[in-house]
Amino acid sequence: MCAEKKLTERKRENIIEAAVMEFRASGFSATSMDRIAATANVSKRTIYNHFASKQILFQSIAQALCDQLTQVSEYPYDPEIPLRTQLHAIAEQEMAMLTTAEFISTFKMITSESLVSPELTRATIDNFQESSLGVVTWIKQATKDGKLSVSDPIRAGKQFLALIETFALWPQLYDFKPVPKKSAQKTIINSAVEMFINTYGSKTSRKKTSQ
Amino acid sequence: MCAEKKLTERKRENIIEAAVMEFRASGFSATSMDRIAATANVSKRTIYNHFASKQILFQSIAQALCDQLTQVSEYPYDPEIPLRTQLHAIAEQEMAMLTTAEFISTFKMITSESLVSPELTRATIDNFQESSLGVVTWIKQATKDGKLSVSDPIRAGKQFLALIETFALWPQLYDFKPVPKKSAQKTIINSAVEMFINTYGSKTSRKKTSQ
DNA sequence: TGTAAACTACACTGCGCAGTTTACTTTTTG
DNA sequence: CAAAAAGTAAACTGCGCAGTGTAGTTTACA
Repeated sequence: MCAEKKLTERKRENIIEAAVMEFRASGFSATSMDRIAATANVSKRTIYNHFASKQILFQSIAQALCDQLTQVSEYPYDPEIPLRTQLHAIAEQEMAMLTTAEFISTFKMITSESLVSPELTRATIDNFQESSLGVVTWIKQATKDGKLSVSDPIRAGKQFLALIETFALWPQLYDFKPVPKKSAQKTIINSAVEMFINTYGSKTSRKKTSQ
Repeated sequence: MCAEKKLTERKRENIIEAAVMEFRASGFSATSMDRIAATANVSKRTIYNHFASKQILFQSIAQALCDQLTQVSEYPYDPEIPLRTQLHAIAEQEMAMLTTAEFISTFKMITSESLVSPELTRATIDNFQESSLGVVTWIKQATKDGKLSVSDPIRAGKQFLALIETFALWPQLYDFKPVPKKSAQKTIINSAVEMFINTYGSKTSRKKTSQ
C-alpha cells in the first residue's frame, strides 16, 4: 500500500528537486546525470526511466520553474486610485519578483543556456517575454481613461520595466551584485515612476521633478 | 628572412582570429582546441606553444576584444550646443556600438561564460561596466553648467542607457531578435532623450511631450 | 503470497576533448 | 650552410560523461 505516496512518485520528486538545485548551481552542460542521481539519492538508471535524456529533464524543469515564476503579473487598472499609487504598486510587485533568490537563479540558469543553445530554451524564453505584458494592458487602460497619453504602450511598458531592471536584474545576473537594499529599491521605484509620469502623464498628473 | 612577417607572428594571428570566430559562435565549453586548430590551419601543438591552456587563450581574447569595443565612449560636454542635440549624439554613438554584429557576438560570448563561471570573465565584465561611465561625466558637467538638475548622476546615466539597451541589446542577446531598423532606432533615441530631459532638464529645457 | 513493475548497483560502451609525446619538416638566423 | 627555433601530423593518455545492459532486490497490489 502507500505509506504516504507511491515510491515512483517520491523518486520523481527527488529527481526534480535535485536537478533544479544542480542546474541552478552549475547550468546545463556542467551538471552531470551522475551528480543529479547522487544528490537525489536515486539510481542513475531511475532518472532515465523518468526522463528520456538530460535535455528533456532540463527542458521540463526550465518550463516548470518558468511557469511558476511568471504566473503573477496581471495589473488591473483602477480609475479611482491615483496613477502614482498604482504605478508604485506595479513597480513594487515587479521588484519583489526580481529580488527573489529563486527568480535570480532560475533566470540565470535559463539565460546562460539560451545564449549558447537557443533551441533548448526558446519556448521558455518566449514565455518570459509574455509575462512582462501585464504593465502594457494597465497602460492601455490608463490611456483610454485619459490619465496617460501614450502612443505606443508596448514601448512605454518596456521603458518602465527597463528603469527597474537596470538596477534590480542585470547587475545581479552579470556582476553577482547583491539585490539592492529596501531603501535603494524605494529610490529606484520612485525615480522610475516619476520619469514615467513626467513623460506620459496627462498635463494634470505631471508635477514635482523630485529625483 | 621575413617575407612579410615572421612565421610565428602569422601563426599567432591565425590562432587568435580562429579562436575569436569559434568562441563567438559556440562559447567557451562547446569549442574544442582541435576545432580552433583546424580553422586556424595550425597544428594543435602550436596553439599550446602560444597559449598554455584553453582558459588562457579564452581570457586573452576576451580581454582584447573587450578593450577594443569599449575604448570609444568619452562624451565631452559643450555648453554652446543644445542639450537635446548632445544627448542625441551620445545616444546615437551608443546605439551604433550596440548594433554592431561584432559587439553582439562578443558580448554574447563573454556573458554566456560569465553566468556559469564568473572567475573566467570577472576582469572583462568589470571593464565593460566602466565603459558606460562616459555618459555620467557628461551628465555631471551639464549639471554643473545648470542645464540639468541631477542629484545622482550615476543613476541617471544608467537610466538613460537602460532606455536604449532594453530595445537594442537585450532582445538581440536573448531572443535573437534582429537589430532594430534605422527608423526604429530613431524612435528609441528620441523617446529616451525626451524622457531624460523631461525628468532631469532644468525648467527652461523641458518642453514638448512628444512620444 | 505471488507476480509485475519499479528501483538499485555497477559494469560497460562509446565518444569527445584537453593536453602531451614523438619523430619529422620547415623557417629563421648567425 | 648549419644549427637553433618553430611548426606539423598523428598517435596516445587520461578523464568525464551520456546513455545502456544486466542481474538482483524492493515495492505495489490483486
